[in-house]
Amino acid sequence: MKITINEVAKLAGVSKATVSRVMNNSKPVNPEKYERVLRAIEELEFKPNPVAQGLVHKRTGLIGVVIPDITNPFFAELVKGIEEVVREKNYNMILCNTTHNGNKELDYLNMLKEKYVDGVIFMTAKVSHEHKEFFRKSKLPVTFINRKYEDINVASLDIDNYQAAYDMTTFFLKRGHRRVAIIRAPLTDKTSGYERYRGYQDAMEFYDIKPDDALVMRSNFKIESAYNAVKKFLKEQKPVTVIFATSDLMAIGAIRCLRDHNIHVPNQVEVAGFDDIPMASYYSPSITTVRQPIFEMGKKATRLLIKEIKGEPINSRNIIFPYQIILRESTLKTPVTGE
Amino acid sequence: MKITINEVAKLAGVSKATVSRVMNNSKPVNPEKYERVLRAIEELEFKPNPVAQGLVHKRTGLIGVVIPDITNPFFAELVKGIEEVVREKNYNMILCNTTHNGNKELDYLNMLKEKYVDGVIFMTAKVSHEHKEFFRKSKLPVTFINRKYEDINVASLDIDNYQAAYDMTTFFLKRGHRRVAIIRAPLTDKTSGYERYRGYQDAMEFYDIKPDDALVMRSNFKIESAYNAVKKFLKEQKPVTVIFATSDLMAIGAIRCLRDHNIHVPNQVEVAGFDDIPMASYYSPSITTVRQPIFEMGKKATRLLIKEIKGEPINSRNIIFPYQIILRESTLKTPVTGE
DNA sequence: ATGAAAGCGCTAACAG
DNA sequence: CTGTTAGCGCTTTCAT
Repeated sequence: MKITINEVAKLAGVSKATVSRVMNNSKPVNPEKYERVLRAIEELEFKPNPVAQGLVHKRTGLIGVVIPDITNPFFAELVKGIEEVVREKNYNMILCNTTHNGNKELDYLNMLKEKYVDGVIFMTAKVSHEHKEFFRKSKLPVTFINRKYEDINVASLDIDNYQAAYDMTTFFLKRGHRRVAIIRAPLTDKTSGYERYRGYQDAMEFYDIKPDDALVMRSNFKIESAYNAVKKFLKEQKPVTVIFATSDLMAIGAIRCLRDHNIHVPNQVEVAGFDDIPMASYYSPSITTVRQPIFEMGKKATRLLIKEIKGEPINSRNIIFPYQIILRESTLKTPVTGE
Repeated sequence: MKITINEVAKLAGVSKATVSRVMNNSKPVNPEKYERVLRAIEELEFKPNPVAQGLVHKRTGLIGVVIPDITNPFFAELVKGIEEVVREKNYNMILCNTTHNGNKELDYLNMLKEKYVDGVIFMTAKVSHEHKEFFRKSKLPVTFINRKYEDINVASLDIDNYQAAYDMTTFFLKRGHRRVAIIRAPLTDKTSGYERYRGYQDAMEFYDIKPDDALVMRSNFKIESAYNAVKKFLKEQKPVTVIFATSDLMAIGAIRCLRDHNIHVPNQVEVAGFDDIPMASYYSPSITTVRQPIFEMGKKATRLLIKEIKGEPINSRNIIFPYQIILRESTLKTPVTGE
């Protein structure tokens, strides 16, 4: 049978209230009894039942983490960061994998609320009306990663996706490229989809290149999907000299496809990615990309959330992290001659 | 304020015991009252507090998942499989990332027990004495993945690592290779380390190749570590014609290193991996490997564990899954001429 | 069939 | 300082 506070109280010859006081240091206790209780706890190897504590305190020590796809290295890295802080702060993480499915997200959100988790870290592509309703209604502390979310008062962290994509595109244009194609994610994804695409567009426009829908490939962050997009592109469109994939996984799909068509990267087509997942530097060729401080973002998000949970003051609710362009083998460094 | 069973009882004009009976269908209830209760529940949007239920039932609906490294695609895939079943069976998963650290594993195990999780899925490299003690003492249902564990009565699932490595090695020897190097994981890892290594050794021996420690590189599953091992190898040892990396991540590190030394894969050195993570088919060159049904193993492990938790009968506690050798670009298909 | 009451293990308010 | 008591929200005897 499980040891409870009653056994401890009996052995120490005190009331269970006193045991509780000793455990939590909540009220002063006679030093001698204090000692006795401590010894009893040790002898019985007593551990308080967190479920009972939770029932009293209305806290579970659980944090829900909702992500689209744990097999995507970007999210895995994020989760690793989250886990580190969660553990350090004596919480536990409930992992929810939504496979990019909006309904599953809502199911999970509701379930987490019913489970009385103390807070949620939420990553999604589309923030639907239902999502907003949920967050408006529920008092659950929430932190968004990879999403600005101004209309509701939740914490969020991200990088400046627009500017990063603008810079990456400019890197190519400055060196003389003109036919720069992009593989973009769905525009319903406000940041990784829409913002990055807008950055690309504006950079092109700055170089007086008229928008050309033929240069735009659509994908959904997955390798296969990017692979197929490029395959279709090569069949139907005129050649380009650059493919800017707006995630590293998509860049891998693109490079792999180009290679299968005997197109050399970077000599014939340069490719860039986005995120800087670990594989970006080990892929062959290694991939030029926009580095996000993924691990740090996971840690920071968790710290923010826990502050929120504890009702501690928060100086800044919406954090923009720095990014950095990392040049690797999938692009050249020298100017190219015009077409 | 939160709606409780009391509010429902009041609104329906019955006792809370009756409400409980309706919710759980635990005892017959007068149809008319039954209806009233149902309506009250709906109207108030009442959800029973799982913490209170847990306190009574001594169950939390939580399953602990302990893994070495979530950023390793192998484990990510496994977790994805686990998550799917966990969700389907109305449990939740607490994810514990141990970063291959034995102490962290034990900390987590103890913590999970104290948190009253209903069961644990456990993946580790070394099963230490302390681990065994823990499982012997605690009555916690546990399932091991990637580990046979005969001395204690826990469920486990794995593939035949020995035979798979034997077959992979033989694939090279049969085609005339003789200088076949291996990158192995620590031998303290009984299955992915020791067993695979033993399979390699025995295959070599079958072809009358005397054991040569110079052909053995040591690594720890990480890309970087394999990269460095190969780098050192190339500097110090005589050339080989095959490198058999006992995980895909290590194969990637190896290929990348060979490429950095201008050694062509597979023409100059053939490389094989192990696991068949998704990246194995998209890497460039794509990687010949041993496929494990990772996703299925995650699902099966979870089903097994939940049966164990519920005390349902289990026909087979130790499951061996089939593996399959997948030939890709990192190896050739034709015989090679002897050295 | 159903309400009252006890209790899961713990904490906190209340007397002393 | 400390023991007694009253819950936290739910389930489950136990009478009726």
